[in-house]
Formats: sequence, structure tokens, C-alpha cells
Amino acid sequence: MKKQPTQGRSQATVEAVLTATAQLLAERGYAGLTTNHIAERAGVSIGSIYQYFPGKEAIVARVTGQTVDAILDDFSRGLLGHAIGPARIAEVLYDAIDRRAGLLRALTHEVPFLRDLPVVTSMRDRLLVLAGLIYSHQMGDRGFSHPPVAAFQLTTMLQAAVLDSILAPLPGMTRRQAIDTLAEIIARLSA
Amino acid sequence: MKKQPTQGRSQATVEAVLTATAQLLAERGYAGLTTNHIAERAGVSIGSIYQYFPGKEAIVARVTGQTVDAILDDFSRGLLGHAIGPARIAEVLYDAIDRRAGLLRALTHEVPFLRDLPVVTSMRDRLLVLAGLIYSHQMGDRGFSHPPVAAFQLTTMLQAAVLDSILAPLPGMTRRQAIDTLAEIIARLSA
DNA sequence: AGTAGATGTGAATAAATGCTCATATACAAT
DNA sequence: ATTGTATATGAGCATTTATTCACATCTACT
Repeated sequence: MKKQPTQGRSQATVEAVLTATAQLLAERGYAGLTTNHIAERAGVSIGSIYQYFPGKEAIVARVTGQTVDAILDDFSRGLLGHAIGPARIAEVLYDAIDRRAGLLRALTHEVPFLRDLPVVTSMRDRLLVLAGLIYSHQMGDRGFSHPPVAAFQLTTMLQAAVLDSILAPLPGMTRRQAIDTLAEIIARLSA
Repeated sequence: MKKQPTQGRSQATVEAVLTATAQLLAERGYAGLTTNHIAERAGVSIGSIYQYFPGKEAIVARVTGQTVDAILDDFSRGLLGHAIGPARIAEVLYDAIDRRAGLLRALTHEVPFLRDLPVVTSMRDRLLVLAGLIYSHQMGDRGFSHPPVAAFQLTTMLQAAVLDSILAPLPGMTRRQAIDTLAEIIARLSA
């Protein structure tokens, strides 16, 4: 961000740019994303973009941040006020990811610098905290010789299973089947 | 492949191109891969490349195919003549991936069309066959309401856990710890 | 109304890069 | 040796694309 947008219209510009970028990423992927495209879709001049972003990567980084935050929010909120169990966890996580499937495909499969972004590296920590809260009730890490390593790998596995079930599902597999099976797997791991 | 290389020297050219591409992918990633770079590293003229490959993507596709085959070979061979159990599976898979870590980072995180390649889509099937052989002894899919879905998700999870343990490991985590914990997780899932 | 700073514009620039093609060399066959 | 084919070369073309900048317009404030 080069300038801080103070007036309302400039904040609207920034918003439009981020929205357009998210849409184009979902539609055409990162490889097909150009700054001129973003400007056109946002209804904004190309010059305006460079008033508020140092470059294309910074825009994608911001979109990534918004997306990660939104998913973690959905996940946290979805677990509030419910009995926390494998079934609920599977369902909430699945839907949080499913809601942003197209965007997530582009981000996770095409953006070279994704895993270097602070929002992404810190996401693992935030997930591990959530996992700790959940697993401490569910399984308390019993039976693993290296509990932190187990938490790390379990977190990774869950993310991947959900993402793959959505982005490249087994032919014929339904949402219900995917969620139920995930729940069964989680249950086995917290037994 | 536009022409079939019949003479020995042209086969050497193709080999050099593939080797150079694999090296450059591991070193600089897909985003930084250029055809001129490949030619230079391979010690070959840029024009020669286009005698045997229709374009850059085709070269990367070939490298991907070689890599997938090599990993599946390592995995199969590593299990031959040993008692098949969680510990052996974890170790063999870990090392097969670890041996190609740099290249796999570029391929899995940056190549947009990777998951559309026949070698990659068929890899899932081949892994599921292997998994079927393994799990049928280990767990026989007992307890899952949708066995094929379970096999699919378990395969995905294992791949992801190994890849992430290697490419973005928890700080301080050793190879031994990663493998042992993977084995414990597999054991729980085949109980 | 007048002014200063904020915001918006988009044609033009500069650099990168995939790929072609005219030409040259090496090999195989007779 | 000669001829036809396979292979190799690399400067240059054509395209794409991120970014800049000189200028216009809008907003807030006096």
C-alpha cells in the first residue's frame, strides 16, 4: 500500500480492486491475471491501482489475507454454540472451503509466493491453536510420541483432504459422503 | 513431441533438455523458468528444443511424468520384500518424496496445469490400487460407511502430510519424528 | 470563490519471453 | 564422393504485460 486512502471514493477504489482480483483469480487463475484486467473489471483506471498497491503481487497478497481470515472466521463461528465433535468439525470446515473453492484453487495451486506470506505461515499456528482446543477435549494427544508433530500433521491432513475433496473429488462423491467420511476419519484419530 | 529423435545425438538433446528443466524448476521455480534458460543450461540451442517439444508446457509435462513414475517406482520397490506395515510405508513414502523435494515444490505449488495432466490424474488411481493392496491387509476398510471415499481421502491425506512435512516442516521437526508420527497416524487409521 | 491536496486517467514505455526461420552442419546410405 | 535427411544454430520477431507519468478532475477547507 503506497498511499493511505482517506476519502471515501479511494476506499471504494481499493475495495473494487480487491473484489475484481478475487473474481478474476477464481475465473481465470493466477496465470491469466493481469493488472489491466483487474483495472477493467474493477471499473478503475490502471493508474489508480498503483496509487494504493506497489504491484500485482501485493494485490494478490491482500486478497489472500482476506480469504484466510474469512475462512478462519467461518470455522471459529461455525463451532460456537454447538457440541464440538468430528461431525461438526468436518461439516464446518468443508463448507468454509467450499464457499471459496474457485479462489482457493488459484491461490493454492498457482501462486508461487503464497506460502511465504505472513498470513499463510501464521495460519498454521492459528489452526494449531484451534486444533489444540478441539483435540484436547477429543484426544489430548494421547498415544503420539511427538504430540506437536502429530498436531501439525493432522492439521495438514485435514486441510488437504477437504481441499482435494472439493477441488478434485472422486467421481460421484457427494458432499454428504465427503463430510461423513471426514468425520469418521477424525473420530478414528481422536479415539 | 514434434519429431521422433532417431539418431543418438538427438536423444541426448532431449535428455539434456529434460534434465535441465528439472534442475531449473528445483532451483528457480516455474515462474522463473524460461525456454532460453533451459536451452542454455542444457547446452543446446533454443531452436533444437522446438524440434522435439511443441512448447514450454510440454517440457514441464514430460518432466512431471518422469517424476511421478519415479516416485511410484521408488514406493513400490521400497515395499517389496519387506513386511508391509505403517512404519515401512511411512519411511518409504517420506524418502521417495524427500529425494525430489525441490522439484516437487515447484510442480505442486506453481504449475497451473499440473492436475490436468493424464499422468497426474491417473496417479490417484495407481495410488488407490496400492492403497487397496495395503489397506486390505491392514484394515479392510472396516468401519467406513463409504470405503472408496475413505480410500480416496486417506490417500490424499498421506500425500499431503508427507509433502508438507518436507516442504514446510514444523521448526525443529526431524525426519525421524516425522516418519514415526506418520506411522502412528497410519496405524490408528488401519486399526 | 479560491486553493491545495487527494484522487483519477490511460496512452506510452520498457522489459521479458515464447517461438520461428533461414541457414549451417553432421550423419547415413549408395 | 555424393546426395538426401536429420539435426543444430541463434538472431530476431511478435506479443504480452507490468508499470510510469504528465495531466485532468474532484473534494475539503477557508
